[in-house]
Amino acid sequence: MRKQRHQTYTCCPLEAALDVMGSKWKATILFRLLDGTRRFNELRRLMPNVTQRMLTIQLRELEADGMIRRKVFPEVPPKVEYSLSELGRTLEPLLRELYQWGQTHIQRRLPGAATEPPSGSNERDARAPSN
Amino acid sequence: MRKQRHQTYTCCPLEAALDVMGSKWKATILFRLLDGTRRFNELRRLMPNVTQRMLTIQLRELEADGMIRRKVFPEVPPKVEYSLSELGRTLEPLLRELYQWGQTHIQRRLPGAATEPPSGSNERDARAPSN
DNA sequence: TCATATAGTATCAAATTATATACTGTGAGG
DNA sequence: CCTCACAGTATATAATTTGATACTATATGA
Repeated sequence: MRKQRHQTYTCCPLEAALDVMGSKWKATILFRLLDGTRRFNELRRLMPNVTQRMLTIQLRELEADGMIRRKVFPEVPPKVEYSLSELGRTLEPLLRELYQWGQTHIQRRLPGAATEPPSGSNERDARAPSN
Repeated sequence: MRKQRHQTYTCCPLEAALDVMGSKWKATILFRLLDGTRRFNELRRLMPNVTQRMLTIQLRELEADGMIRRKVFPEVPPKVEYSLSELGRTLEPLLRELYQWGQTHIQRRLPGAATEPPSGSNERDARAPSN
């Protein structure tokens, strides 16, 4: 089942990291799980743009990589809870910084997205931190 | 030419960030440029696994996103220098943390992998590569 | 009986990303 | 003349990722 995602990053840990959370939905999933345990359809409702199939796949990969835990309750109707693993937790600061960077530096609010610019609404050269 | 990469991340800045540096080669390119200006073929030699075409494409996208600067010298043979832009610079801490995270948490050193571990190389147990 | 909710699979199609290979034009070196 | 290096293009193909749609089983509720 596993594609050989983990073959490519012979060169650098950077890719190892991105390999684990850099795909289209994984970062978002992990981000959502920062808030706590979620059931499958809860996640689905939180991320309306991801298809069921994609969500399943991404969750399985995250699980296989030890980033999240999947707990199945032998009930009917089925109940499955997803939560961050210890390892997944270690990504928290990184995820938040990534989020922050996106907010600070790529302030392009699309029609529906209402994220008010912090202060000096200068789209391009918002160089606040660490420079 | 531009695909609509920037359409998807209506939902969150996280994806905006990853959109700009989360692809297979971009992070590595940016990482390489942290050291300073590089010429095209220099980058190519630094990243033997990326094809010329891919390198070109990724560099152009990074340029279009304002992450790097491309300086063409009207000489022959041609000379083109790539360097981080101001915006690209702002990713530096993030890139280093990402790198660090990969090192700390995904310590699977494959046979050929030698990317000068900076200093405190944390010799944890590497989970056996299960592929 | 029928629909609903759960957490998925199964298929197929489309889009995206990556690779291989050959080619460009110029100047230098042999 | 032939070849190399430079910084790419062009073309075709392969691999991977994503999406759309339909389907599964079971309990509950109307």
